[in-house]
Amino acid sequence: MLQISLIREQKEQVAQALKKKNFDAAEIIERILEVDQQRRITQKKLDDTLAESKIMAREIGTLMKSGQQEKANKLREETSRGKIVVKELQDKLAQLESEQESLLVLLPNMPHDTVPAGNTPDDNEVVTQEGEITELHQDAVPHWELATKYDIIDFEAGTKITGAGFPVYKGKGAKLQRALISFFLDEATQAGYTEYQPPLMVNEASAYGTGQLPDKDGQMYHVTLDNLYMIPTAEVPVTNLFRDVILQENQLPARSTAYSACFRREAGSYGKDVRGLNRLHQFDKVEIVQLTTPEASYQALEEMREYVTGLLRKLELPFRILNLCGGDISFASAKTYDMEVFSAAQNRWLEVSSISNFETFQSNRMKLRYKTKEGKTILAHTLNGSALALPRILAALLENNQTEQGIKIPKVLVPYTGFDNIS
RNA sequence: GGAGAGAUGGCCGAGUGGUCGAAGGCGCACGCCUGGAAAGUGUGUAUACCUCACAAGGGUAUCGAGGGUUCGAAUCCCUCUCUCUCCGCCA
Repeated sequence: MLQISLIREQKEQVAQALKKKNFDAAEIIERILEVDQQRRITQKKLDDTLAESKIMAREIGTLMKSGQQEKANKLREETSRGKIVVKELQDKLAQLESEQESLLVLLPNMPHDTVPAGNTPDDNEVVTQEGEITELHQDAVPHWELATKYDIIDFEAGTKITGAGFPVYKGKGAKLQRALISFFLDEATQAGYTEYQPPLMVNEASAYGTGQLPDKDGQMYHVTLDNLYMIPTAEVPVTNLFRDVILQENQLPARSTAYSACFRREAGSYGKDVRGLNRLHQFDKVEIVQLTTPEASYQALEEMREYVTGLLRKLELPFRILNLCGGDISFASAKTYDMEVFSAAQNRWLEVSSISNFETFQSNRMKLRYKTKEGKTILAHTLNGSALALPRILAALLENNQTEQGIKIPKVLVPYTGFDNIS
């Protein structure tokens, strides 16, 4: 959610910036400013009225004590009339506040200057590409066939016990999953991230805090009986740890990491996009989150990108990094890098991480602030990224590393798996 | 799930209708004291919104949340949430 002060002071710049996201904000901004104006007038009126009746109430108290019953009663009548006005103003104020808020949440975050213009994924800027595009032997097959061949993932069993998009990992497949999780968490911890193990369900306030609600509630699994939401990413519980928190500047940057299962309903996809591990309703992911100052946040974004780059190198996967264009960047993000690995048998790039700087877009809604050295309380910047999402990493590992003798496990993982080959 | 107790500022803790944003203590910050430190001592120490120059100053709200009674509520009433204790159930 953008700050109202920003819209008040720089409405032209805001509208201009949002154009990059193909968002025509002019009308909404005008409405927001109108409501804001009304809100402030009403607030002032209410405050003045309350101040008045407060003074009178005190007077009544004094009069009663000194036994001037009649005078007190007279004043009392007067204040009772004021109460109706107060009630009206309070209702009006509440209504204006909620109206302002509901308009404010319609505006997406402003993209950073370095976000390329463009509307479609084709306009994303390829920042770097690294690693050899794997040449596969003739009988190479996509990962879903390898999964069956080596009996390491059972898609059908998952369908039987739950439904499509809930695979069952088995034997070395299961072990490899566990190895990846441990590897990612160890790396993150070494890089200074504090490990958390968060709840997999969150309440409404948390889902709202990171922006899944109100717009995207259809994308989450909702346990209606208890009104809890299955998390679509660990970002939700981890970032919400800091909801309504005021940190000290010396606690920044705060780096957090968490492994979690992630749950996504993701209705409306089909074909090659959802084949095998490409898109699932439940998957595993290690997430990294940073909270930092406005001055440091873009440096933090680069640092996180470097960090994830390091992981992909260690896993010996060919990858590329995209600087997402204005049209492809998410609603809440000011700048996003997507990390994609090349999955050789499918001959396509798979997104395995998305690293974003949200600036104050999340923290404003969450009231996540810090106290500067000068003693001023201001909103922190929040960033997060996957490090990494497992299924597509697994898909690429299986496909790229397949040989006639079996699937080769990257060296860094061997200490975790206890085997260097799946055959 | 049943019974009971409770929720006050960063923490502890007073406050049961009147000037209480809230005593006192601890913690923290700054100053004095000191050769330096401890002790001592002084001052300060919430958040949001409005006014305003995002200053100073001022106003309003906030004592778990929401509603109500009252001229006036941290204090009374109702609803909800959460915490603790005991019992039950249980990995």
